[in-house]
Parts: sequence; structure tokens; C-alpha cells
Amino acid sequence: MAVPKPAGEYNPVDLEKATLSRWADEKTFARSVEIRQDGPQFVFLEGPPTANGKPGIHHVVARTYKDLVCRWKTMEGNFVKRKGGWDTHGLPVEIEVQKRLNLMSKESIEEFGMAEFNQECRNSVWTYEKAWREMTERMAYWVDLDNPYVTLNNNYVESAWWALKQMYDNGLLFRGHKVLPYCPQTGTSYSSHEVALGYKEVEEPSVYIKFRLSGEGAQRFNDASVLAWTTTPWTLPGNVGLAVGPEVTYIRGKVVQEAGGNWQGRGGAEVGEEVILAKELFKEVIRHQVEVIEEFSGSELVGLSYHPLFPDAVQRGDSESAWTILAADWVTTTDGTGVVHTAVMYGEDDYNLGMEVGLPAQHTVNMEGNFINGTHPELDGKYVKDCDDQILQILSAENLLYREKAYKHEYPHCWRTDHPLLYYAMDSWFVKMTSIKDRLLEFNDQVEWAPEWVGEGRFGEWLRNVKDWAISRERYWGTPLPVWRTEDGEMKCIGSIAELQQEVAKAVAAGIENPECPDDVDLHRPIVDGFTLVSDDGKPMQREPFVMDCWFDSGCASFAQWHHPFAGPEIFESQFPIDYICEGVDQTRGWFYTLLAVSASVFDSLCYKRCLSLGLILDANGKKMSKSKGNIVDPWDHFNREGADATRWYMVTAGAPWNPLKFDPNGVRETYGKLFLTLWNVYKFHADYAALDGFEPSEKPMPVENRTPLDRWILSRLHSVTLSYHSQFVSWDFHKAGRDLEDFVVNDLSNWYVRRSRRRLWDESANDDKRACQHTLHEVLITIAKLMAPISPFMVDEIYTNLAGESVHLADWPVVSMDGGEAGKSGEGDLDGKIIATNQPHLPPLDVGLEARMALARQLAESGRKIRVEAKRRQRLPCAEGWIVGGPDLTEFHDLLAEELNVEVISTESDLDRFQKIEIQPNRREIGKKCRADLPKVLAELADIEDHEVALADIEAGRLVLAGYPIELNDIEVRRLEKEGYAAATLEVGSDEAKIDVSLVLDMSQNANLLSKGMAREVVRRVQQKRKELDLEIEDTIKLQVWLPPAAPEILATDWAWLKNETRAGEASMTLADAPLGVDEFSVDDLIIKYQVSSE
RNA sequence: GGGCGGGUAGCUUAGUUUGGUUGGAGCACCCGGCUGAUAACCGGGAGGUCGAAGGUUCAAAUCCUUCCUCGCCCA
Repeated sequence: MAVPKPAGEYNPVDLEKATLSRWADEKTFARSVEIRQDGPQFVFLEGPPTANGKPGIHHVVARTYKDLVCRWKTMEGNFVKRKGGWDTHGLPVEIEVQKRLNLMSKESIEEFGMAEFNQECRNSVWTYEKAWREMTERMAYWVDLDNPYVTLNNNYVESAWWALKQMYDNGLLFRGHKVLPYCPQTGTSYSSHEVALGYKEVEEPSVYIKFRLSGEGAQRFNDASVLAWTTTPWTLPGNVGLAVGPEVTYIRGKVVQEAGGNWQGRGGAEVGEEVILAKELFKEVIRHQVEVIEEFSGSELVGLSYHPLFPDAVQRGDSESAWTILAADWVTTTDGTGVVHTAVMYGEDDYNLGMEVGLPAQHTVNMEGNFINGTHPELDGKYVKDCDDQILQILSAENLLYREKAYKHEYPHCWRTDHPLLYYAMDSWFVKMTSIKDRLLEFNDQVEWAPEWVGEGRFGEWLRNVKDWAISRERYWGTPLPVWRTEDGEMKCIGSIAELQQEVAKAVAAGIENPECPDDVDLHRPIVDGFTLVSDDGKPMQREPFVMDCWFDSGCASFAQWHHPFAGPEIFESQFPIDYICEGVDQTRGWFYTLLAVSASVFDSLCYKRCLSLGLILDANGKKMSKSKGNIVDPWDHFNREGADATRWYMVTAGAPWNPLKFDPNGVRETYGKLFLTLWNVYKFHADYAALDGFEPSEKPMPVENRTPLDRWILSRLHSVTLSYHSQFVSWDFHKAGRDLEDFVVNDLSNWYVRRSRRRLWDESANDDKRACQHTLHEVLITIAKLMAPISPFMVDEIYTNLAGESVHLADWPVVSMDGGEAGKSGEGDLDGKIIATNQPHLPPLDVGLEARMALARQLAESGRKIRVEAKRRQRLPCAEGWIVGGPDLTEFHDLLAEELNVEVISTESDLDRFQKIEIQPNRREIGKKCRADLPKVLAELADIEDHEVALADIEAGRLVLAGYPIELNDIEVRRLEKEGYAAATLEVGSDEAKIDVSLVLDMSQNANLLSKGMAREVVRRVQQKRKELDLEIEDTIKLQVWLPPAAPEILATDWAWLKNETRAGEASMTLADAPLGVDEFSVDDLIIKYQVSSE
């Protein structure tokens, strides 16, 4: 350590840039990690962002929480590796490229060339890498971006292949059909994560269709029609079944009258026509007068056949069950007709039912979203969503439509192209998550979630309803699915490059031609598609033409970042499972899930032990930030104005991390002005005087117990605040920690300690008190720097480096871990001054009594000012005497209070009655317990008591009974009120059990001595103001003339001498003569005082 | 439609677990004071149907019920 340099002015942008280059020069990040390499591992995993989107303020929020925990854990002595990562595959990348090159269909991509297309994707992935890097560095997120994991790298892909092979070997990977939300524009089905991005409210036709019974059913039910309901008319050509609830009650009704004049839309029914539907929905659906002919249960309908709506659309094949009524227990009567139209290929329930009973599984819609030729002459080749009207027209013309009406509901849309998705049965690959659901739930129970309700509620709920994970995508840019298949369905899953090479060699040996498969073969399409493997019985095997859900990629990050298992077990084993991850709450079903899904299915293990789930970031009006609304906050606006420190501190203290953050640019401004400027000025005050005085921090300081109460107080406060800050960190309450620390810096340190200490440092001669103050400030600043370093790493590093000679990020956390975890003693309560040992070797002595007494002294100072205002006694006119009545001994603060309150002498007065009388107040909590409903009566009688002294004596003697209830001491509170003639205020201190009244009484009398002092202060105040206006240096002397009016109180010699000294007036005169024109003047107590200041 | 979280002053929020005197702060506003104290500080004022209604209770921001509303997630 060395004598600190003067601080200079605070310019956050310059300071932060200089700090960044110092960190770069001194390799501070790397060193901060290396010096802890023998410490315990704290494993962090970076959730990989995609670099083909511009980073925004919400990324700064997430990165702040990642960074602060890693920095904190590092300072605690842990070895915290921080490998960066990039998510580089997936649909968003493809869409971006497709838009740019105008390749909006799969055909056009293939025409363009898959290899070329993927090359474009590979390049596009890095579009904003520079912007990300700059943002990351500027905000001081310490993460290793020079050796990041990248999901497109061969090593990464190979690890992902390995993981998939594990799943395959564990029997978790299977091929099937699945009805998925599908976008014909992008040619892709979507995972639930993606679908979730595009729900929109839309109004669509909802229709009731008449299905005419045929055969036996027609006879039994007199040619009635079964009514079914749908909101997707385009699925009607694919109808092959109707589902009813076997337990549900249905009716058959006969139309007996024409519809009324208020019939809307197409459709209808003729008199004499008969319809069947659920009894419960009958009134809601039927708009004709109808005679109910019979009631029966759904099971009576099961097995009956009906006439297909579009007879040519689907071939019956060998299906017996096609166009019959089927039983399904999931049919409800909450909406529709109690009869569910079933189109096997276009609904999940439909598909499952169809598979169960053997309905024909035939598409009526192709992959482009158009009706297949042969469906219906008017529909063939048309985009299904454009056909709603036409379909209704066709059905209406054949009298198969009963009613149509508009229906508003949430419907999923493509999150990229905004087109409505079609539920569509597709070839797909799945991971059988349903079979490991119990393990997922067990692992989740072991995760420490912040906040808890995300883990228990949202995530737990998701896991309890877990579905098999559809991991294949009919796309180009992604990790290829490493499965090869013969035409008749034999399969092989490849788990490494070496295995691929072996299999290729085997195929070549079997006479199948293959390209080279070198060690660095690119594990992407179309290269891997080019390999044809061979099955055990010699048949060629082609790769399944899918890539994997890019969420599978990032779900592999915990091990694929280390190229596990190909890189050997050491690194992986030391870095798994993860201690801490942190992302937005939107990752609950995203990354939080896929990490667990992969680790559970590959390692049968949890993946992360702690997960901080962050709230969304909203704009200042509470609206979600989005490009389209134009309410995006650019982090650089703040980096370049208030600095990254203030931006980070604001984000952390604006609310709990898991709550939505309304990002208010004014809040950043406030944080800058309040915390950072204040702290800088405290630091500047210390550093400037330290430099001036040649303060050497390493010299032996005065023992704390010998320092002034003010010093001991701020040091004890530092201890208390540090402990509670630490325990708030431990319980994830970073926002509370930050707010408390901010309060400490602004109120305790700056507004009280420094303000009360200024004069100590102004003294030019060397003395012990000044040295003690320097050491105290030094120690406080050092510890504050350490505490703030994780949240806002710049300014405190400048402070710490100047004061301690090295970067704060190499320093140790000031709190050492304790067994009980009881870290946060607030220092309240114990007024008698017991010092509580906390076994914290790096913190100064804790003295909770001193803290409590100082808190009281400060309250008294506030009271004193209030007394003056109420008594209209100006602050600069001293009072002769003041008394503190009651409470603990505050002798140690009497001088301080006298100065604060401008009172000549403060003393303790034990004779309460000299100033005060007592008053009895009810303790409602206590009386309420015993009196219950009679409380108001008791209170009324209590209020009627006139002589409180007597009443108190009665209570003490057990004689007082109110409304029939004996009143005891703990039923009341005794208050003290000041007698008239004194200006006074009373405070209540202490906790419920031991409440004490403390009063401050001021003597309001005046005399010549007081008036002289008061007048001297008035003059000093104006002269100082003038000195400032004249821009004089503090040490400059002045020439001063004062002209007093004859009625003014005399300024006594001692006060005049004090005045000259205070204002550094070398030459000074004071007369009662008339002043010349043009000099300065002020008025006080209706007197005009004139003065002139000039520099000497 | 279901789950979760929120709704407290013009704005940002504490307090709600464990009911108890007059719901606390900060920003902004108004008045006053103080200052060789920094984009300061201190005192006072104004500003609250604590989302609404009902219930429990002597007593509800706090507990219960229903509803409204916003957000997220799911369907």
C-alpha cells in the first residue's frame, strides 16, 4: 500500500474505459480466477445466446446476475470457470437467411443448394458476435469469450450425437407419427417452446355439421343426422369418424317449425328433419323449435355408420371403423355438441383414437398446406386456410350444414411468419420423456430454485404433465439426427465420428459407394446425408433426413462444452453437476427443461443445483419490450452516460430478480446521482486529504477502541451492514442487499460520518484524531468496495486499487462463512452496549449498543431541528442549554449533539417532572386480548380519565377497573409530555417489550452572549457563500468589512475572532457607520447587515 | 378455460409469512431551514377507496371467498 493519489473528478465513462484497459493490461479476469484454482469448485454454466440477434438490455440484466454471482463466489475463494457459449443452430438462423436470400420455401432452398444454404447460415450466426462481445466487455461481464463452446463445432455436435446414442441405447429414442403444429410456409413442425411464442386471438367460423346416419343406424334413428362441431372446417374432408362419450346422454329431436327471422348465416334444417346431440348442449345449439323424441346414452350410438361428407377424399382401405361412431372417454359436454368430429391426421386426440380403432391414416392436405388432388374438385390444390368459406358453401348446398357462427379463441401462429399453424400428423423422432417422469420430478426436488414457486409451481407442473419430446425437425441447419435406416425400417444410431468412419468403411467393404469420411468430417447436412451405411443383412441405410431441435443442442451444454466423453473424464467430472445457472423465466420450458431432460436421460442425474429464474424486462410503462413497439432500451445509452456501474446497480436494486423489471431510464440516473456520486465524493474527500497529508494506510492505526465514538460507530455499522449484505446474498435477495448498502453509503457514511468528520481532516497539523479518521475512512471504503464489486465492478476497483494497491477483484470477500449462518445482526435493540462477537476476522468490532445509541442521537438531532422550527428559533441562533431526559446514557454524543443543534451545553436531566408530565395510552394488542368486543368501551373510559398520574398509581396498585376489566401495567403505555414553557420533543425507542421515552428539551431564552454568537454565524455564513461565489481557494485569505445597524446585537470580541478565523479574514473591520453603496447585504431579525468581501 | 405471479401516493416501491396505535421510504411537486456538503443535506406540506365486493375478528393492506385487471406459462 502507498499514499493514495488524489481522486479527481468522477466521469463514469472515462473511468470505466480506463478500468477496462487496465483489466486487459493486467489480465485481471484471468488472474482473479487463477489465484483461486486450488479453492473449491463453483460451477457455473453459461446459457448460450444466439449471436444472430442484437443484444438488448434484457441480456444485460441476465448477464449482470450471472456475473455478480460468479464474482462473489470467486471472491469467496471458489474456483469459478466461466466458459462462454454460443447457440448457433436452429430455425431462427434459417429464417434469417431465407428472408435475406428470398428463399421462402423448401424447394427454393434445395434449388439454391443445401451446402450453400448451410454455409450462409454458418456465416449468419456470427452477424452480431462483435456487438455481443462489445456489450459483454463494456458491461464487465467476465466470461471467457476466447474459448467458448459453439454448438455448430464438430466437437460439440459429436457430444450431442453421443448423448443421443445414449438415449437410443436406453430405449428412449423412437420414431413415430405425431400430430404437431406445422407451418406450411416454413415447412416445419414446431416444438411446444416455439408454439408458445405465437398464440394469437383470432375469430374463425365455428360450424355445426349434420352427419347423416346410414345403414342400421338410419333405420334405428329414422334417418336422423348426428350434429358435430368444429372450428377448423378445413379438417372436414379428412373426417373419418365421430367420437361420443359412452356415458353421456344424447337426445333425438325433430324439427317442428321453420326457424325464426333472426337466423344468421348459412345452414338450417327443414321441418321434419331429425338431429342427435348431447342433451346438455341441446338448448345452446339448436335454434329451431324441436320436439324431443327420445333420450339414450352414447353407447347406443357406438358402432353406427354414417355417410362421408366428402366421399372421395379418403380411401377406406381395409378399415372397418371408418365413418362410424366411436367411443372416447375424453368427450365432454363443455362445448360443441357432445360429438367430436375426428380427422385422424389433424388432431392429437384424433390421431390417438384413429390408431386405437384402426381408422385410415391418410392425408387430405399436403406439406404445402394445400388440399391433395382428389379431395374435392372445388378444393383440390388450394391452401386450406383459404377454403373455409368454400367448404361451408359445399356442405350448405348439400344441406349438411346446420349452423355457422363466429368464434373467438387463442390459436397458435408461426412465431416467425405469423401464419396460422395447422395441426398435422408428421413423421417424427421422440425422446420418451414420459418414461422418466418420476426421475425428473425427483431431480427437480433437489434443485434450489429462486424463486421457489418457479420450481414447485411452473416447472413442477410442466414436469408432472411431461410429454414425449419431439426432437426432429425437417430442416437443414442443425445437428443432424445421427440415425440411419433401411427402407424396411432397420436402424442404426451413430454416437461418434469414429463410429461413423467404421460404419462407412463397413459399407464400402460391402460394395456401397461412399465419399471420404475424414477425422474432421463436417457433421452437418448435406455432408452426413452423403454417407450410405449398410445394415447387418447387407441393405443400404440412408440417414433420416432430420436435424435436431436446437434446444437439444443447448440441453447438452453441461457436457458438450467439454467435448465429453471424448476429451477424457477429468474436466467433465470436476464440472458436473452445475452449481448455478441463471436465465429468464421464459427458459422454464426451454433451457431449464432441456438441460434436465438431457442429463436425466443420459446420466440419470440432475444437471444444476441452483437456478435463478429472472423476471421479464418491461419498459417504463410496464409493456413488454419489443422491436415492433419500438420501446427497446439500448444499453449503450446508459453505458455512455451514467456508466455500466450505475446501470447494473439500478437493475439489481430495482426489484427482486424474479419479478418483472420495469426498466426506467430515470432510475439509472437516480442511482448514478445518488449512490455513485455520493460514494465518489466520500472517496474523494478521503483520497484528497490522504494525498495532501501523506497518509500511509499501512502505518499502524490507532486501536479502534481508542477512537472516537463516531469512528467506532461507523465501523460497527460497517460490520452490521456487511453481515446482513452477505446473508441477503446467500438468500438470493441481491436487491435488498444493494438497497441496504446504498442506504448505508448515503445516509450513514456520507450524510453523517463524513459530514460530522469534515472538520477533523481540515486540521492542517498532524494529530491522532485526524489519523484515526483517515484509517476509519480507509477501512470503510475498502470494505464497501469489496461488497459492491460483484454488482458494480468499476468504480470500486478504482477506489480499491488506489487505496489498497491492487484490484478489488483479487481481494477476498470480507465475510468468512460461518457455521450457523446467523450472519445478520442488525445492531438494534441493545442500548447497554454489549459487543457481540461474530467471529469475523476481517471486520472491525461490532458494538450494537453504540449503533443503537447513535441511532438515538441522530433521532434526537432531527427532533431538535424540528423543535426549532416549531418554536420559530432560527438555527444559527444558539440555545443556552439543552437536556436529554430518559433513555440510555448519551454523554459520549453530547458534544456532537450540541454542535448539530447549535446548543451551548447539552446535559442529562434525570428529574423528569421538571419538564414533563405523563399520559396513559392503551396498548390495544393487550387489552384487546382480554376485552374482545368490549374494547371500545374500555377505550372510551380510558379516554375519560383526567389525572393520569393518579391513574398510573392506581394501575400499579392494581386498583383500576375499566368497564369491568382490571387494567394492568402491560395493558397500557406510559408516555411523557412536556410541560409548557419548554420547547421539547419526545421519542419512543426500543422494542415492544422495553419501550423507553426519550425527550429532548431546549431552553428558548435569549441573552447578549447568544445573540452575539448568532450574529457572528449569520455573517460567517454569508461570507462563506461569497467566498464560493468568488471562486476562492480554501486557503486563500480575504479582506472583510462589516457594517452593522445600531440596533444590532453586539458581536463580542471572542465571536469576532472566531468569525475572522472561520472566514480566513486577514484584514477585517466592523463598524456601526453607514456603509457605502453597492456592498452586499442580508437581513436577519428585521435588521439589515452589510458586508464586503475582497480577496487580499 | 387452467396454473403461477403481480395490482399500495403522479412514478418506483417497503410492509402481507406471524392481523394491533396514525400504511413507511425514494423520485417529482410546494413551503421553510441549513451548507466551504456532492447532481447535496434537514424539517414540514400536499398526495393513498392498500384493485373491487363480501366474510372472519373487538381490530384486516395483512386471513378467507368471489370478482376485476395486468403479465407469464399452459390448453
